[in-house]
Amino acid sequence: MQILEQLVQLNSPQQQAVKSDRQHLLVLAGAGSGKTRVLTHRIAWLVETGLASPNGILAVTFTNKAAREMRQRVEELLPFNPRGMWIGTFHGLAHRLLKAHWKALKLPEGFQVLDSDDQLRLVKRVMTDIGINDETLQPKTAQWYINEQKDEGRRAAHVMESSDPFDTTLRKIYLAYEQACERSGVVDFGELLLRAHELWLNHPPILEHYQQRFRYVLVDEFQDINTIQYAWLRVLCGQQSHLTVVGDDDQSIYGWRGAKVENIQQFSKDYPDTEIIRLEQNYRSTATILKAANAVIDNNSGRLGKELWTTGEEGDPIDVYAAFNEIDEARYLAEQIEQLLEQGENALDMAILYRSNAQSRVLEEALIQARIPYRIYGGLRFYERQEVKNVLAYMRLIANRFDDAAMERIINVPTRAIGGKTVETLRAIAREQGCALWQAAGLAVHNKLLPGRASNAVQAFIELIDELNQETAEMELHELTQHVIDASGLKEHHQKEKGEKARARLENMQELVSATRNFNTEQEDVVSPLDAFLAEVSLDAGERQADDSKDSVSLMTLHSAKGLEFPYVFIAGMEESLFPHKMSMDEPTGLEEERRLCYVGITRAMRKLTLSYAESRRMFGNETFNRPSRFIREIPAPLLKEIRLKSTLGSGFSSGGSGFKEEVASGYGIQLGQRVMHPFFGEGIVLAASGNGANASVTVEFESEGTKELMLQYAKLSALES
DNA sequence: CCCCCCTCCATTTTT
DNA sequence: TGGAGGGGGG
Repeated sequence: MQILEQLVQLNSPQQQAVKSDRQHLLVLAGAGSGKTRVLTHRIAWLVETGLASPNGILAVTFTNKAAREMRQRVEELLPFNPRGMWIGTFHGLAHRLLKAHWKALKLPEGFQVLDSDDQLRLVKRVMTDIGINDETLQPKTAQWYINEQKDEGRRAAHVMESSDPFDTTLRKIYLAYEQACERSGVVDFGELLLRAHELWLNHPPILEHYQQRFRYVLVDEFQDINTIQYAWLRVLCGQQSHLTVVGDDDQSIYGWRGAKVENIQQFSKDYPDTEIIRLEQNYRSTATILKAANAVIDNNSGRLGKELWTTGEEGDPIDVYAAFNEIDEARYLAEQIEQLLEQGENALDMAILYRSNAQSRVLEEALIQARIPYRIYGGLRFYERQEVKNVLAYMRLIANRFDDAAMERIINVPTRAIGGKTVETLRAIAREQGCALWQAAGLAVHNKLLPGRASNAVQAFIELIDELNQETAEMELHELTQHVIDASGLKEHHQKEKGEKARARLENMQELVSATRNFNTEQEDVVSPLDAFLAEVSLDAGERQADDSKDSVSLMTLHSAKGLEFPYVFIAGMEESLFPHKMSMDEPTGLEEERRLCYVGITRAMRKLTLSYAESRRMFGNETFNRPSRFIREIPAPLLKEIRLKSTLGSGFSSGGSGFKEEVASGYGIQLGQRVMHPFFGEGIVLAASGNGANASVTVEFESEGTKELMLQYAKLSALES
């Protein structure tokens, strides 16, 4: 068997995991320990030994990219092309289920998926509809709340009544939003999961069918799974199925968006027969880098426990550069990269990682100046671009006339004299009648509820969409797309604009046509290619990276670096308040997640890791002085090599504190970095200053009270000897 | 209806 | 500091 030859290349715990016949298997896979390898080999093993038919396998991942990779690698391992395996994301699989069982779920057959941008628009609209225009409650907050509830498996009706007026309002919005989605026949991301779960709970025969079918269920990145996803898995697997989960509690960095690391611990409680296998041998990094990673993560509590090791070499020490400010930091990194390039290294092997996107600007400037090609991960994705979304909105409206989000988006794009006033009238009608905007528009025209000009414009819009629908009925998907672009006026609209941006917009619309041309409509269970394409687009917004194909250095946040590896990794901005970020460092759970993020960052490096921090950094226009990140201090000193320019003042991270000697505001006797005493808050250290004269204020980090901003004029601060 | 100016705000991101 | 969104003016 082909798979047996492959298995020889795996180490012993990896083989054990691949071949385990225990019903419940938990693989704790450290960074770079061959996690995906184990998962794909296990699937191939199950299929080739006949333990499972491809039909009986369901594998779940978190991202589309991971799903594609998994499928491809499994196919490469097998001597034949397996058919019938379900490999996909939670949302993708849920969508597939809803498509198959729309009737049982009382969904319209051609229901559409709402992405977060559309969702926010709908939330905004719902809020105006039910008359909530409280400035203290932003639509974003309401959207966050709705998603949080759905992630926890709660519908509006299930949310507990609360005496808190804020909660009551949010609940009201959630309820109205649910109704709006229902009217429009749209489903958001959380709804996909919620409905898929309800499908199991409310339709035992359907559940039984899938339970019979999927005897082997495998889950990747288990530490990122949220409540509803775990619940869905548990019901599906019931008493009979084999469930393999692979994850790393130390790499859980998405707690803030609902992921529950606790599920890893919960798993072996829920299934007491669970076999736990640890993958600790690392094939990626030098021993030095692994020691640093182990030392940092060791500061977290409640870990399941793992220690990475390697048979490889010690490698270079970790460089720590103490920059004077963020510009100096960027300059140094560019210089180091330049040197590596001169030594013949490839730019593709290098990455600069940072905590927040705002840091990228200074880095970019330095790279441009040094003429180093780079690419930034994290911009807009293809299907998120305005011009592309506009075309898609026309297509969505053709597919489903009740899609309010789509209609709102394009009713006046390009401008056709349907202004805010008119749209508001249509909304009011829709609200009164409890119908979709489309029907409201029809009513308004028919019953002459609008002023003449507006009425004509609305009627023209209705006719436009109906015409587009008729004209494209027999067309191939890509012809339809092209026709929509030409006939909707979008093409003309963007042609009239001038500048580089407008040209890019036109190109992107053409790119969309190419995408539809290449779209595979030959898949199983495709009823309408248009519906299928729209669903695919909502569920996978495309690559995040810039299209530049030259060899270039990668710039990205630590979060986006998860799952990647580079021989040379630079982590910039290793400062308290930035990393760990000040928004997360007060709570132990927040701080521990930051630490895991640091662990993720360190373990991206294969050959050489460089950390840098700036003693002074301009943030939001203010000069701030942060101490070097505690994470640097958590790395054993012998692993580090401190680099510091002769001209730089200060005593370095090892002894804490730096030599700031700038008078903040004359007359107060307060300097940056100075220890001060406050009558209520006690002792603290001055971190930043802003304003002058009567407006002068300082940011002080107190030992017990955290960080506070104080007006010098009022705060009774006294300077202490340091 | 569009454009400009002012104000406000400021992790991390997938589906 | 800079980007986004809202409001007001042309």
